[in-house]
Amino acid sequence: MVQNPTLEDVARAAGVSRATASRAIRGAGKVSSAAQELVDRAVKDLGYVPNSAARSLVTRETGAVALVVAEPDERIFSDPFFGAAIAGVVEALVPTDKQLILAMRTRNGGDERLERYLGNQQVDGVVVISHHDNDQFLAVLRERAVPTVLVGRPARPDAGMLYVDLDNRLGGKLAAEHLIGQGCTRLATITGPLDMPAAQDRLQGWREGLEAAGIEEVAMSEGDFTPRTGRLGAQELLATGERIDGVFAASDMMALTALQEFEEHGLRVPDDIRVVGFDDSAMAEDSHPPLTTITNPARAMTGEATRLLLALIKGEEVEEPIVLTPSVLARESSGGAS
Amino acid sequence: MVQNPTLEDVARAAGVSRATASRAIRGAGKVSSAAQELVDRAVKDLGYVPNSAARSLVTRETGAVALVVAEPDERIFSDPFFGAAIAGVVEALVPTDKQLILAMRTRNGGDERLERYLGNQQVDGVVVISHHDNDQFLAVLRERAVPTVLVGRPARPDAGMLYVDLDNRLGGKLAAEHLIGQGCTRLATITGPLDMPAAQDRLQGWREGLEAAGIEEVAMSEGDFTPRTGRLGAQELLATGERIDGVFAASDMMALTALQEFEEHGLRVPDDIRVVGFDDSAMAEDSHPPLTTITNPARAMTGEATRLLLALIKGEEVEEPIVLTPSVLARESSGGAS
DNA sequence: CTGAAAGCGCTTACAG
DNA sequence: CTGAAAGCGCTTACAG
Repeated sequence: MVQNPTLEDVARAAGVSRATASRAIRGAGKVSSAAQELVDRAVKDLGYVPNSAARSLVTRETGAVALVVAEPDERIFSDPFFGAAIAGVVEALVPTDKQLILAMRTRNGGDERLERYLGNQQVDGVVVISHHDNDQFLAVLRERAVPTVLVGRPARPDAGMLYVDLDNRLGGKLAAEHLIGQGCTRLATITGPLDMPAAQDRLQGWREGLEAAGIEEVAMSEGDFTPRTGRLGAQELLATGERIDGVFAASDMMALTALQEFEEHGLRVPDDIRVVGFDDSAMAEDSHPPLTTITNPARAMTGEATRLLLALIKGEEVEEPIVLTPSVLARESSGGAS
Repeated sequence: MVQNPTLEDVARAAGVSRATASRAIRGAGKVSSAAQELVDRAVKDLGYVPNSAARSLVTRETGAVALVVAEPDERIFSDPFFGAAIAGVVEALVPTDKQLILAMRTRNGGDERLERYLGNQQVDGVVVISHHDNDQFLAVLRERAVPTVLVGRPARPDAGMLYVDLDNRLGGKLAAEHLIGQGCTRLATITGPLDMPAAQDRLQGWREGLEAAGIEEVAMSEGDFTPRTGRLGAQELLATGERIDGVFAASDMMALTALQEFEEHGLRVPDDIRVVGFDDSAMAEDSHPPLTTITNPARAMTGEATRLLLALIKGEEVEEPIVLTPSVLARESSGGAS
């Protein structure tokens, strides 16, 4: 095995032409079962694997799909949401024979290189985890007609791109309704970064929920989904001096540190103050008290996005965005568990 | 821009041959500055990007490096260590023009496909995050002479592969020494999964630390690095009925839930029981009380591993494994902070 | 169902 | 320093 065997070798070993060998290998029909068998055996004997560069050169397909993390900050990698997102893509790609290329935006305007790369048929399609406003970036993909699916709605709807999203607005609303249902009347929230659609939508839904119940928001603090801003947010809420008996934090990471901060200040959760998070993360389940949270199926979303992309690549017409529905996981932190 | 421009187009626009255009584009010297300028302008005007499949076909280089997560369980994606690991690879690849291919082992014996893929020059090299015993897998890479660097020492040393690791044994020892230095004498540990070298090494170092101080281990519980087993481990330790005044958990995720469990049982941290984690995760810093932890520079490690791999690919001889040194980050959970 | 032949877009000796 | 030419390993009309 000094040299990797080529199609030529397989054809010779099987006693057929390269064309027939190629057809047999690709399962492209029109091959007698005798020839098929011969080729199969030769492939096996030789341990043949097609050279994907050569194939790619003629088919114009790369056999690769990119997951673009449209976020220059590498801290995103410590976000459990992100890990689940990757898992979803990986999983959806398993039956496909396509490889996953992970690309990130870089801080120093290195976007050009990424744009060139993606725009130049180096991948068959791309899934973008779109966190912020980055229309220039998406514009390139659209202009070059690169099959693209977004996870999370784009910041500007006119982008006209296919996306998969969670109904974050409903999620926020559910959080409000749940807390109100638990008897809370003095409500506050710690939001995500408000330049992100997901954070905006959760806040909007939350406020709609309050409004529907005729309740006024006592206070709000803007965070960035990280543990640190959960703690800071809690401090900010406490510093208002207002009485607060229910808090919705737009991520579990924030909810968890906020919860600790409240307890540190002598408030009992859920007796004095009820807390609801967002994401259904592993930490939420194992915290003390266990954290009530809104489901955010990152994995299912990116899985769906990837399947959509695959359909797009095949040329199937898919027009409708997919919007998944969140639900409340009631646990002790909101007094919601049995 | 109906069609992507080819080298042919560039050559024609610049009024030179394809060979010269190719040399100019690759910066392969031996090009007059006049020709260079002409080609540069043509490339720019046409928005030319080389077709990597064509290039790859002749150079035998793919321009891609694979990060293999040798772990069939997708829960690994929720481990912050893993996110940092990805960030390290991404970062090291930025100046390289190489793409990152993320590959995972799958549960249902799909390893063959991955092995075939990696063994067949579809990537220039691979970084393996090696968590468990999986020698068959590594064997294929070695047999096929695929440039490979492991993150974490291999389970069997005879694998003879290059690796980057943390001195986990020292890490465990530091944890022991730190707790003993804080006056603890009744010590217990919650370990990682003991089929993993990292967990084995931490435990070994921990016990060496105890031994050196003439202290006997009061109890031990085997976990798997996840929050759930931290809580369970704490319960197990408490259930022994032994008095315990210091606990080393081999991951922050476990330490954090263990800490909560202790407090839930009326023990004050650090007054009654001191806790040390491992990983230097974001949650550790923001927990209450802040968690003392052992540094585990996942990002630096995978960055180093990637740079090693790059050198290997270039044919530079690199023989020595790299072993990074951990340190103690003393915080309040062990009474170690000011 | 099968094979001979062209061609995908590049790089690289080889002459000059 | 430059160009003509061969060739990387495949797929795909086109005939038969």
